[in-house]
Amino acid sequence: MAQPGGDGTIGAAAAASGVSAKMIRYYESVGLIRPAARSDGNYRRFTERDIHELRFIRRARDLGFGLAEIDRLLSLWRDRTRPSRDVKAIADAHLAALEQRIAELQAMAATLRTLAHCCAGDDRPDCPILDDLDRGQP
Amino acid sequence: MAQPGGDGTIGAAAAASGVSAKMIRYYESVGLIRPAARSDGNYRRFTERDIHELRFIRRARDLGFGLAEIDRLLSLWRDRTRPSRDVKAIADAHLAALEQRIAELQAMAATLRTLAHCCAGDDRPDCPILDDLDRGQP
DNA sequence: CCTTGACCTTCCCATGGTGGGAAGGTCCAT
DNA sequence: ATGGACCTTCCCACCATGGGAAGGTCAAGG
Repeated sequence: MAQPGGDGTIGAAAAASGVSAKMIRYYESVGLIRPAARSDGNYRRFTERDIHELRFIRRARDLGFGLAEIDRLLSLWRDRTRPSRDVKAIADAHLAALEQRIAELQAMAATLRTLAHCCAGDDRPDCPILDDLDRGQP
Repeated sequence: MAQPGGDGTIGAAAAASGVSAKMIRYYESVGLIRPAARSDGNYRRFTERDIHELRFIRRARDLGFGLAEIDRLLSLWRDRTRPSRDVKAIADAHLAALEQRIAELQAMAATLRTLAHCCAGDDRPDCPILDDLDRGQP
């Protein structure tokens, strides 16, 4: 079978790129990707190039980039005269955001771990978790 | 001033609890809190008890609990015959979710760190970050 | 007493990505 | 020609939050 790209339908592009058909249409609707070509029956037709781009988007999503960031990354990707500085700036900013989010979640987890550790978890009602939520950490 | 609770309006409750007026109305609309009493002029009136509950919610949100979880925590909080086991189960499940999310974000951050580290970040177009998104990690 | 301004009310809209599903059209194999 | 797998568009929902419009209430000060 013509593996890569399949028959060029959205379903084949979805399978080949790892981006759901639903999301491909959404990306098109918000202008992240160019409107796909259409067949006689008004079906979207995806080329290898399109699928390559979708894979790019998929990987960027997997790294946690938002669609706005991906839009800029795609522009830079297509621009052979880009300064890598610009790419790095986007990556660094995203990395900083990730690290901040991680720190926040870790703070929550640490608190929760402490409280849960002190909770007997038995039939009795006394519970440091509820106590903390009730009174704030005293 | 009558510090705690202020004049009982939603603004005072918001200031006293750290939950925005907007969110208080929202919590009421989705049934997380009981509909507040109303004054002659149809203003919501918040008691100390209400504000206490809002603070509980605020702290639970700060620990990353979702509204559905908070709903269950509130029920347990109000139930003096609760088994602390039930509270702990909710906390443990949430902790596991937090830890999983942290691991995911850390994986993203690690990949991104490696790529960004290898990127010159200068005028030249060559960029391992785009290369990775283009080809997958080769 | 009446104005002013701060606050309240409800209602709608947007965010960000994702999925679900309905109603209808296309395409291919039997 | 029929059935089923796929496509199309369109609307709805999620979760928690904020913005803002249009209109009502209340208290202080002139």
